Amino acid sequence: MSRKTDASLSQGAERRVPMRDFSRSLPMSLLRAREAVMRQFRPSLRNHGLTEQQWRILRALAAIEAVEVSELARMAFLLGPSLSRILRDLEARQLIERRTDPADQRRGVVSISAKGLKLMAAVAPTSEAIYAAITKRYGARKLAELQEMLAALEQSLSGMEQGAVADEEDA
Amino acid sequence: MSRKTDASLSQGAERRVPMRDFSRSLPMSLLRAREAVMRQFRPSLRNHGLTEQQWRILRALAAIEAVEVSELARMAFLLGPSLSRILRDLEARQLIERRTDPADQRRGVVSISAKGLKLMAAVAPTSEAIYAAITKRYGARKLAELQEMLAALEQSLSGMEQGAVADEEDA
DNA sequence: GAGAAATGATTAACATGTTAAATTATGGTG
DNA sequence: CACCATAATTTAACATGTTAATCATTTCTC
Repeated sequence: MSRKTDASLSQGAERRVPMRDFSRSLPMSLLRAREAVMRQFRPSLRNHGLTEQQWRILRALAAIEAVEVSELARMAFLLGPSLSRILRDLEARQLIERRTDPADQRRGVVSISAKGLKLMAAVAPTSEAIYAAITKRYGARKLAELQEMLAALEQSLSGMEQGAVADEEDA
Repeated sequence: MSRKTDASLSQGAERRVPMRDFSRSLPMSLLRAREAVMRQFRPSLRNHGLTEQQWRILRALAAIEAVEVSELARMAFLLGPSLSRILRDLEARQLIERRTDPADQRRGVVSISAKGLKLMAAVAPTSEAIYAAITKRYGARKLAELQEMLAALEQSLSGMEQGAVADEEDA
């Protein structure tokens, strides 16, 4: 690699670009909080051979008989391409089942399998226990309040069309 | 693909696994809120050829003369492997400069280049304007309160050792 | 001071995020 | 009915997330 061992960096360059304190930006706060939460769940999911996203899909499917792929994407908050790949994998592992809507052959319809339900039943207790521990630590009321504020944030931004602020391209 | 066209799914399987309403889980709330926020910034960053993570690194670097790679990872909240790849790319684009700490040849030291500062100066105004718009929409006070609650959540979870809840492996 | 243990960084391997393009199936229109 | 626009899904291509393994250097220890 091109790594100089001397100290010839651009020392003289004026270094200040006026911006908010980086570590306190909203995206960073949200990212750190989410990571702190997920760190609690990942080990258990991993023990059962599941990723966070795969688990989201199983949970979404457990609540219903069957759903179209697009609707599942919306429920699990995954983009189409990610979902496509994950469904391929989950189907190969026989955790879900898939058919085609006879009325519209473009649509795929997905449901959880008996094996998938069995896996869920194995994971759910630990997962619920972790969630309960988090709730206890943070406070149930405070947690509910946080969720409301997050939902409100989503709402606030839902109508913010992009491009409201001008911006040139780079070419 | 193995997609049955008939309707022979596992209809009889008992479908209920007792769990909280999925869409209201804390990780999902945090994910959605963060995505709603990032959706505002991504187009502008993209116009300048930057990803969210690359922008985080430049912002972290703009505040200081130079930092070690590990410290930069902590500041930008990136894992080592991600940071390694991104630094390789940013260095190739001459947006950053890199040397090796003479006192400890294991440590890499990174700083932003003049070109990197120039790019930041081009992106910052739009970025700040978007942030201001978000703040106005959601409310400055409410935003500050949200950040406090997120920080508190991090704090609450910081001492939660994993494995506090038993969990068997799958083999 | 030679060799083991530890540390900083990178690489490897696989899963997902993100945007664009391609595929296949519907539906409308002349 | 041929044609074209649209829609649902997948594939492609590249960037990052995540864990494990590797590599180089340093530090500890005898």
